[in-house]
Amino acid sequence: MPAELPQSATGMGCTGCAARAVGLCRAWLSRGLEDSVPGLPAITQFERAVPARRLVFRASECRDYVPVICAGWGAVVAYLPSGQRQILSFPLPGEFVSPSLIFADGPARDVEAVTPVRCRTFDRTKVREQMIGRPKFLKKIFEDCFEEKERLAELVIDLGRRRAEERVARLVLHLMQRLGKHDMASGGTIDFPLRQAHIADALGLTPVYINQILQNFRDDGIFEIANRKLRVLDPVKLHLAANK
Amino acid sequence: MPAELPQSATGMGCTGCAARAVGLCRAWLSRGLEDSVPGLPAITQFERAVPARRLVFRASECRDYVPVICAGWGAVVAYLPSGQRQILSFPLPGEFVSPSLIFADGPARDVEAVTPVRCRTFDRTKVREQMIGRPKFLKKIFEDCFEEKERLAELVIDLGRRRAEERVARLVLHLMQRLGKHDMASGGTIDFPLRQAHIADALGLTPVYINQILQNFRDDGIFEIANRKLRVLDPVKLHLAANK
DNA sequence: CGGCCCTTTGACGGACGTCAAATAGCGTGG
DNA sequence: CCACGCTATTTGACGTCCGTCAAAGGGCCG
Repeated sequence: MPAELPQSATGMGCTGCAARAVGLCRAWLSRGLEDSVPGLPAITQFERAVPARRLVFRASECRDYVPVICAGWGAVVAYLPSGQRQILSFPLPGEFVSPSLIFADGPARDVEAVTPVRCRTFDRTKVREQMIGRPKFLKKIFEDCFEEKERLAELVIDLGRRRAEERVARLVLHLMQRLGKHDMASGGTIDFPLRQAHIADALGLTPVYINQILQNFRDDGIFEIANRKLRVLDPVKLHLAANK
Repeated sequence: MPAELPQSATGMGCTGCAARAVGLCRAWLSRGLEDSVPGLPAITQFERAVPARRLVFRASECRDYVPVICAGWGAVVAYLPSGQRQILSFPLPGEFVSPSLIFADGPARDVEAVTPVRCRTFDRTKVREQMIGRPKFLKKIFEDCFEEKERLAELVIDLGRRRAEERVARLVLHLMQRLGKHDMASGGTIDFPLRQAHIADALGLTPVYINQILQNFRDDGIFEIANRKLRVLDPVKLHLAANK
């Protein structure tokens, strides 16, 4: 059977969606916002299901809509004419693919499915309207935009000035931290659906070299990846390897 | 004599500042905004002059203030424990160092002076207040925030997936385009105060290698740098080298 | 004239890429 | 249930882009 998708919403609303418990959807719908409305935000499309390795959103589609990942992992990608791929970020369940798209009219980017993905698009104008009366949600959005930019800056520093092993260690820590925020990390083990090629394309390296690095990390008792799970064996050593 | 600073404002206001003609300051003060106010925005500090190679803003200083470059070139930098430097962007005259700092309470970054720099800080709260009644200026700010993020994304792609020569060519084109917007590019020649070490640290390379690349470009009749000026010899070849 | 950056040059080294082929998983179909 | 195809992982030999090290000029300013 194909890799399972988390329980899908049955209607066209978000009722029953697992992503309500995490990320921005949680902030939107419930998290301690005395100014939150009980109803659902304006939804413009049915939820879509996309199998792994396929395109979730096309850059040109996002002119008037704000894309959201409801379940599964995505990858924001850029392709060069040569066919090379650079991954810019991994949107996780409950997250806007790119929070700045709420404000921007600029060009967006393609998004691919790492795992099977359920996704939605919201009407940008309506999202903006909904923000107006809800300062705390607006603040959360701003924070997320800033975080998106900061993550890119960190990635620039990684690609510009850090060795391959350090980059890998930092990516792992970054993902664990984000999954932790989303209540998706338990103990030292996380779901880790990324292929070695994803890691390579996110870090400006090649799959072959990533493979060697992952083996080094396993041999050194730092972490290991098996069966789409990542298990941290020695958190201290991992932080050391990441210079963090 | 030291490299000259453009005409400085004499009082504590922006009256007479050359940067009024360019960039965000222009948008703020005059550019076709029927909702612009004739007065000056709220200024919290006298203009400061900083000699080349010194720190213009410290990351920790920017908690409540929004830094602006009035004259000269800056460099937003990050240092690793090893002492390695990565340059994230080059703020130009009339630009906010980082437009997103208007909204963000997050951590900022150090800014160094590439040339001698005149700079100012604005009170963040007052800048926000001023935006409220001026939708066009607000829109411009959002656009700049988006552009800031997009430039970082482009840099990630450069550092991750492009060869050194391509990176250099793209940096040159990027700077020419931005200087053009600011009316600071005339013909195929621009002021180019960057040292080879700046280019290296912006592109994740080393000064020695940058030196070799610049010579290749000169020998190939693409562009040349001399006396802090960059002269494009063959725009077509330059675009070709940049894959743009 | 002296000091400080910056640029330039050359020899050498290493991190990471490329190529190729074997192996392992995993889902599909007979 | 095995066969098949596809994709992902693994391994080894080899190559190259770019870094490191070191030293010798330049330009600018005091």
